This record gives sequence, structure tokens and C-alpha cells, in this order.
Amino acid sequence: MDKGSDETEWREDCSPRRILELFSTKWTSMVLHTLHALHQGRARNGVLHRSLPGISKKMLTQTLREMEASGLISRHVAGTVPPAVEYRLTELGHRFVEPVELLYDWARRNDDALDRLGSRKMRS
Amino acid sequence: MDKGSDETEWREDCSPRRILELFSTKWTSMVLHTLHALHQGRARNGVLHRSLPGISKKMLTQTLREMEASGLISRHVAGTVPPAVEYRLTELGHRFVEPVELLYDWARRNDDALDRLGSRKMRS
DNA sequence: CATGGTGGTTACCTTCTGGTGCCTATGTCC
DNA sequence: GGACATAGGCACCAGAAGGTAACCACCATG
Repeated sequence: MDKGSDETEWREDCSPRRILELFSTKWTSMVLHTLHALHQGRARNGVLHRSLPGISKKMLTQTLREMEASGLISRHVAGTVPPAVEYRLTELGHRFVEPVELLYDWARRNDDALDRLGSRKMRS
Repeated sequence: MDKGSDETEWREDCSPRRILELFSTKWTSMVLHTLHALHQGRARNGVLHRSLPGISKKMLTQTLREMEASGLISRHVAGTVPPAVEYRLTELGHRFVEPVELLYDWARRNDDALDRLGSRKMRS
């Protein structure tokens, strides 16, 4: 079985499950994408905020802090005059751009399939 | 820019954001994968349960119900004797196997990057 | 002086996620 | 008869995710 069909590979800490954590939560993948596509791996807080419609200041900050903690981005504070902060993709961050783009590209090519998907939320 | 860097493409309902909903939540992608890889698109409840270490009965049922509601799988009840239920990937479900495998394959090839990722959870 | 932009922080609140446990009903095995 | 499996349902509960709103300090503009 060369397609990962071995059940022993399906432990709780296997690679597939770990990558899910990246997408599972919040805005992380969108920040990765934005940093990569729009700004060559670096951008300031305000720019990111404006590039991600719908995100709140709190969530942006929180996401950036978490990404910094996990080593995906680095934070650079410039002259204190008007506190200018720039975030940059780390080398590790650059690597994780690939799966993000893989997925986003697929989505763009298959929006018809996405259209056919029910909302999958059913209350009560 | 040919890489989707146009900000107007980044609306709240764009394809990339919609595909995220599939991965974002729960066990959906793992059920898709299991159904596809282990059982050629069809499997019974108990088999799925045993193939997904860590899932609870409640979450399995709930996930299957949601996937049925969104059209990814179909439910087939056999003879009522011992209620044998089989779930099958629909044609739409088969399409969504592709991005799942794309992502899982990447993860398997890049487990070193995943190892280098911090846990990204930082409480208070 | 009031407003707005920079880059945050904090408190509060709601929703969603997901877990356990116990119940059903049937049939078979020991 | 009692245990087990198959396939759930339902109640209860904890915690995480994530949103809103208000606040901070600083500077510039009108």
C-alpha cells in the first residue's frame, strides 16, 4: 500500500493530522498567503489588516503572536516615532506557503464543486 | 499578478475561504480520506470508527450526518436484522478527496517542517 | 481641540467543538 | 440468562475559538 492506507500510519500525531491543525484554526493560512502573495514575505500590521476582510484587530494580533511563537513569522519593530511594525515570513514560514497555495489553487480551480457543497451546518 | 494577489478576489466568500471550512472543522477530511483510501469509497460505521483513532461515537455520527447533508456521502441501510449501515462517497465526495490527498501527501513529505513547528498554543 | 492613523491590550460574551455517559432495539454467542 | 456487537439518540458539560467594544499612548492634520 503506497497510498498511506496502512492504519498504523493513522496515529493521533501523524503528519496529516498535524497539518490539519494549521488550517483548522483561524486565519493562519490566510496570513501566510497574504504575506507571500501580496508583499513578498513581509508586511506591516495595518496592511495585513486591510488585506484580510473580516478579521478583527484582536484576531490579527492573536494570530500573528501565535505564528511568531510557532516560528512561521518574525516581528520587526522600526523607529518608535509612529510604532511601525513589520512581520516577515521565516524560512519555515516560506515552506508552509506551499500547502496553502496548493489548497487555494485547487479551490480556485474547483469553485463549481464548492458551489455544490451544502452549507453543512444544520442546527437542532 | 497571476497568482491571485488581487485583493478583490479575497472576499469573505471566495473559494479559498470556502475550502477552509472543509478542513477547518472536525473530522471531515479524515473521513473522506479513510473512505477513499481504505475502502474504495464505501464503509460501515464500525469500520470507520475503528479506522479513526480518537474519534468518539458521537462525533463520528455527527460528522457523517453533516457530510451527508452537504452531499459528500450517502447513507445506505441494509437488512434491519443487525442494522448494517454503509456510507459511500458521492461523486461530489470523490472530488473533494483530491485536495485532501494533496494536503496529506504534502504533510507526509514534509514531516520535518511539521516537526519544527512550535505547538502554537500559548495560554495566558 | 477633535479626529484619525499607528499598534496594540483588555474584558466580556457567544458560539462551536467535542467529550462522556446512558438509553434504545435486535440478534447471536457462551 | 448475561454479555457483546451493531447503529445510533439524547443530555450534559467543559473549554476553545473568535467576535465586539473600549481603552492605551503617540503624533499629525484640519
